[in-house]
Parts: sequence; structure tokens; C-alpha cells
Amino acid sequence: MKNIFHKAEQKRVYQDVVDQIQTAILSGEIPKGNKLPAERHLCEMFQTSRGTLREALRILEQKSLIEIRLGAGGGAFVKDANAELIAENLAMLIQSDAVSLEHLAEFREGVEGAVSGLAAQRASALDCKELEALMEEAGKCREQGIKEWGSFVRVDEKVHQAIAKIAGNPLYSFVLTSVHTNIGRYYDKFLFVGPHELEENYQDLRVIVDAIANHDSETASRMAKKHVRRFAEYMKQKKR
Amino acid sequence: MKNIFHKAEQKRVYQDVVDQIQTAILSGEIPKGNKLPAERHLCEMFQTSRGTLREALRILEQKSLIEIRLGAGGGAFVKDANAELIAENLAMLIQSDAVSLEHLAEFREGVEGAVSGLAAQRASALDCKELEALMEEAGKCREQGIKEWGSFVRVDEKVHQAIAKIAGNPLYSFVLTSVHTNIGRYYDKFLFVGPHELEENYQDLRVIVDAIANHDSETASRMAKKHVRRFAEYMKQKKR
DNA sequence: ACATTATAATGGTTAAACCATTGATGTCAA
DNA sequence: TTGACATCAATGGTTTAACCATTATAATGT
Repeated sequence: MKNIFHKAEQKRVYQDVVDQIQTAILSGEIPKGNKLPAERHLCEMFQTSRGTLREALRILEQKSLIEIRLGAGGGAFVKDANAELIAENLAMLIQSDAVSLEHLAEFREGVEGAVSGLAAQRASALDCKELEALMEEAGKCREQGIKEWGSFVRVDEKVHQAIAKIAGNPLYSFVLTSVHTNIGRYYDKFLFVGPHELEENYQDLRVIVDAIANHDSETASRMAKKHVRRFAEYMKQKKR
Repeated sequence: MKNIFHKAEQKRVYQDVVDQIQTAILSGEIPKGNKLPAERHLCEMFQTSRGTLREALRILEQKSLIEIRLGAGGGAFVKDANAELIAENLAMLIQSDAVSLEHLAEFREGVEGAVSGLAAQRASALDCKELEALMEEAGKCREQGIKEWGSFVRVDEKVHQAIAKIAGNPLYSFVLTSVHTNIGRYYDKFLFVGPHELEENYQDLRVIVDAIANHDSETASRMAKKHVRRFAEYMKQKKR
């Protein structure tokens, strides 16, 4: 790594440093997993002080473009694209009361509906086999009854993630991961259900997976929305 | 503002500072628009050095929780919730090739469809009046013909934003703003169309707004998706 | 009354030192 | 040989104290 960076300028020096490193990362000039030079070395490259350089690193870390590890062999490592940021921002919107849980649940309904519809259009035989494997897992939880409700919810989420992957649009996957991350906390807190609800939800999944296998986009979409809305209803009831 | 903060601890001091200030902001303890104490004063409150404190401020700034202004009367001001972060993260996903423009366009299709459906269910008489006002604006662009295509696209976006607001779910508004911010750049670059396309899109809007006024959720949703897909098609053609 | 100029408050930057964590290496005893 | 422990060096984390740059406000002059 040599001559990639030029002398830092502009009003805010740290911003220029951020821009240069960010461009290098996003363009692939510095591959994922690679380590940036040590702080003291970067200071020389940018002709800046360590304090300023560290402010830049903090920003890049917050953008989750790099991850900083301590000690010998540590340093700033380039991270792969992920849903962390979207999830964190969502969490902040909820905490600041700009977005309520009902809003989040409604949004999820729309997204899961769209995703399931797309998945039904695009599912391959292999995709269906993978969904079936997950359904078997869900079936085992179902047999164990209500005491395995927690496990069932986890499998349920895995199914939704798998469907998002089948839909083939990584943006939907990122968004859905973020939604699950945030809504999951509240499901854990508020959701206590009986055997009836477990059966109900298992059948939901069954119908959705079948619709996807049959490339029945309309049914997959409609049932996914219904399934998600059910969860939202449980939560609403619990709050009363 | 006194005794809100306690001595900074933990492994990474700046992270503790971030957490304390972020909690104070999100809980509403420090209202939007208010100014945090000056850096040197905050240092005393947290019993930390200025360098460390500034790293914390950089993170909060990047989270777009605060905005820092220079000079006398400057300082760290608490910002209101907004779509900046989501938009920026989206931009990074696109730049890093984790998400393509086609993916973004497809995502937009789903979101606009859902939003328009909700808006049709919830539109008040006043909402419809506001949409009509925007349609009049669009009508003027239409009369000017193709030379006002740029203006038309801007009005088109305003209509979509208005519909999102009518839908009444701020999460959809945030997401849609982010999508528009990112997709707009490429529309500006790639989109050159004729009078036929202008008319086509004007009629799209007409039908969507009417469907919303009639509380015809299904039509509003379907037409919105079709309308958005048209834009995606223009772009695809231009790329060839 | 208005334009100009100083002042002071505030963020931006630098420098040099020291602390804390961590992986690698070497040492010694069982 | 092998395992436990000590040492070392690389790297990020923190502190201090100064100085620079920007800007709103107050003082000054015309």
C-alpha cells in the first residue's frame, strides 16, 4: 500500500481523511478483511496529527466500514457490507419515538409481503428444498409444544430470512434483517402465547412455503402479510 | 444542565461518553435544537481529555444526533430525527456494489406500492385537496411540454412524498426519502424522455391520486407499482 | 445610523508523551 | 517434549498543553 493517499486538505482535515479512505474501501482498492496501516503510519501518509486521524477512524468505524481491534496485530480492518447501520438507525428512530412499534410492524408487513411475492416468482428447486429443511425444523418445535415457542420463533425468523434470500434482492435482505433485529427485542419481551397460536403460525408457514414452491406469488404475498400481522396482533393484545 | 453526566468509565472512554449523551438525547432529556455545553466544559463534566471527548462528538455527529457549528455561538446542537443516515447507508451499499440500481428500483416498487395502498385507506378530504394542488402543479409542467421534464420529475417526487405522509407511517416516509435521494442521482444522469413518456407519467399520477381519493386501495397500490416500474424501464433502456 | 474593527467564545489541529491490550517469542521446569 | 509462565514489542487508548481558524457580538469611528 503506497501512494494511495495524498496530503489531507479542506476545512475539516478529518473529513478529507474519511473521504479518501472511504473511497478507497468502497472502490475495492482496499479489499474486505484487509488491515489499514497503523495509526502512526497513516499520520505520516496524510501528514496529519494522530488526534485528527483518530477522529477520522472513529467516523469510519461508526459507518461500519472498518472495525478496530486492540493490541499487537490489531488495527483497522475493512469490513464487509452489512445491515448493522440500518438496524442501528432504526433502533434510534424507535427510541426517539419518531417511529412506534406499530409503525415498524406495519412496515414489516409490507416488506414481508413483497419479499414473499418475489420469492414465489424466483424460487428454484434447490431453494424449495432448503425451505423444506427449515419447515422440518419448525415441525420439531411444534411437536415439542408450547415450551419450545422460543425455538419456534427463531426458526420462523430463519424461514423469513431464507425467503428474503430467495427473493434475490440484497436490499430486502438488509432491511428485513434490520426490522427483525429491532422487532425481535419486543417479541421477546411481550410475546407469550398458547398452543393454539403455535399451531396457527406453523400452518401459516406451511401455506407460505407451499405457495412459494407452486410459484403462486399472490398467495405467498397475501399469506406472509397475514402471518406477520398475527404477530403484531399478539403484541397489541399483550400491551393492554 | 447540571449533574446529568457521571464520570466516564469502561474500556473505551469515548464510547461511554457517546452512550451517556445519546441516552440523554433520545430520552428527550436534552430537547431538539438545544446546544450541548462547550467541548472544554464537557471535558470537565466527564473528567476526560478533549481529544477523547471529540472522538465521542465525531461519533454522535456521524449518527446525525448532533450537528456541530463553528465559531462563537457554535457548538454541538441536538438534531431532529431524519432520514440522513438511512440514505447515506443506502448510498454506501450501492457504491460498494452490494446493491445494484435494479435492486433499488425493485425495492422502491414494493415500498411505493404499499405506501399508496395505505394512503388510499387513510386519506382525508384535506389530504386529497393537497394532492390535487400538486396535480395542478404537475399539470402546468405538462403544458410546458418536454422542456419542463425536470420540473415534472420534481413534482412527481413531491406527490410520492405527500402520499407517504398520508399513509401516516413515518418509517415509510424515511425509507422513501432515502430511496428517492439515492435513485434521483441516477434519474438525473440517465433519464432523457420524450413527450409521450411525460404524458404517460402524468396520467399515471392522475389515476393514482383518483384511486386514493376513492379509497381504492388495490388500484392505488397496483398503479403506483406500475408507475415506478416505468421509471426503472426508462433507466434500463438508457443503459443499453 | 451605518460600516468597520476589535474581542472573546468556540471548534479544529498539533505535538509528545504515557498507559493498556494483545499476540508472539523465549525461558524454564516437569 | 511439552506445558506454564515471563518478557517483549506492536498497536490502539488517553492525556496534556498549546496554538490556529471561524464567527457572533460588542465596541468604535465616521
